[in-house]
Amino acid sequence: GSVSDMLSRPKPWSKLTQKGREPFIRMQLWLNGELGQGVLPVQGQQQGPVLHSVTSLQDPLQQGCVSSESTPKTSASCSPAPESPMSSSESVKSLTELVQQPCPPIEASKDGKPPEPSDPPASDSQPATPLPLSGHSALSIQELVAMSPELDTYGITKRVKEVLTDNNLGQRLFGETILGLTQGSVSDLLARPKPWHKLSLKGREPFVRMQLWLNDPNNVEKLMDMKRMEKKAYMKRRHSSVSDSQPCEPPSVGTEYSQGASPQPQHQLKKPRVVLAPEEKEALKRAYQQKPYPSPKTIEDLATQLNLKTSTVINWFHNYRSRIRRELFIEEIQAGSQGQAGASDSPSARSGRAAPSSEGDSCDGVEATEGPGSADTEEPKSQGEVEREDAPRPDAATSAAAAPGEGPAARSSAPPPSNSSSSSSAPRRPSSLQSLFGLPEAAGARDSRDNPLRKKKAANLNSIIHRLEKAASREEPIEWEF
DNA sequence: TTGCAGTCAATATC
DNA sequence: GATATTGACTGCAA
Repeated sequence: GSVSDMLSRPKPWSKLTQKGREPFIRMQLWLNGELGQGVLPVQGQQQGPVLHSVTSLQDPLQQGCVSSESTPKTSASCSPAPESPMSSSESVKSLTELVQQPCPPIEASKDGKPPEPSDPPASDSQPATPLPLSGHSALSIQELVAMSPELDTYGITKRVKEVLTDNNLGQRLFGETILGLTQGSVSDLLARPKPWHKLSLKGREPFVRMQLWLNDPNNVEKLMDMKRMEKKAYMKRRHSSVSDSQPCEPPSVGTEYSQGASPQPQHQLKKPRVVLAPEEKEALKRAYQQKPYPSPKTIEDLATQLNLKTSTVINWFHNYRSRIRRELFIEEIQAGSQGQAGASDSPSARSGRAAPSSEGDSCDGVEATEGPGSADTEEPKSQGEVEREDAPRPDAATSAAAAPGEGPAARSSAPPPSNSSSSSSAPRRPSSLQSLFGLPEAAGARDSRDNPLRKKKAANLNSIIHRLEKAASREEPIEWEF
């Protein structure tokens, strides 16, 4: 009965408890041929039976931490063939613990650390030692991710940042060697981690890697080594290029990949990066506040008015929505960590896609009432932009109810944007910009009024109600999970 | 088709 | 030089 139920109505991963996930992990392992059959397909190597495949996954982690784990592990791996549910689950469990615990490592390992992306990060001279691919390939990390328990992404990034800064290690190096990501991505990730339950499998990967790295007793040394080697390689190259009288040779720091080929011809192919002018951004923001999900027509209009490509406008809206959403996440986390727990799973966020429903009403209402002066209006402004636009936000819950809807939305096609209004608001731009991307200042302002969590919850409720109403009016049967 | 997640990589800022 | 920002792109899902 349970099986039938599970097969016909599987819950999304994010809704499952640890225990609830276990059957799916089993299924996945089974699908991979790792359960029930003897041999692990990908990892190949020695390890025969399934159980071993699972336990072998632990190795990279294990080395980083836990001595106590060694017992279960060995015991598990001792029982060769029997891939009884018992043992299998046991290993899954211990794996889980391993990823979870930032335990103080015991002994250095040689290989299995930071599972390395398959690309050769550092330059030519790969150190014979550190990071790279332990025997565990990408699949392994994916399995790890799949089996990983909920990780505290915020905490992880916090610790990573600490370690990096304490040891004067750069994001670029860390990203390229440990995460397989570029500097920009790392920066973004560290500054705005999403809560675990919001992440896709792929999105969780860097966090698992970070956790593994944190667990690695030699993490810092290894990175330092890398740094040294990079420097060496760089110096070497520089010298040789100088003596070669090759004037150009860009100082492509250690990482050879940075400029794969000829820099010259590429220049021509590259299309210049679009940089939106402040007024344009301002106009787009205004448009967004009126309609977070503009119709193609609106987009067209906007593009024409601003003299931008429609694709640029589309991209801008996508990026803006998604970035605002992320701001929201951290706020939730921060609010949650300040006191209440469980905030991270708020429905608003949970409902995923920044509910189109939240659009018009929430932000517009506020924007509409926004007046330049009074303390009342001023505050909602800076905060409002951040919080409200995307998902129904706290204040929106109150103000939006009254003002929302038609007003602004109706006017959407004629975004006050372009010139007139944008210029008038120009002086205020800095603050709104800052608040938009969650700069501390904005947070401060918010704090003064505080109880964000409460507000958010109110907003969530408001959003749910609103969406229900919408759904009702549409007569579309919609399933809601609260 | 549309929206989103995740990323890259150019550019801005510190 | 390191880090932050942000426009664009890819791949996936509904």
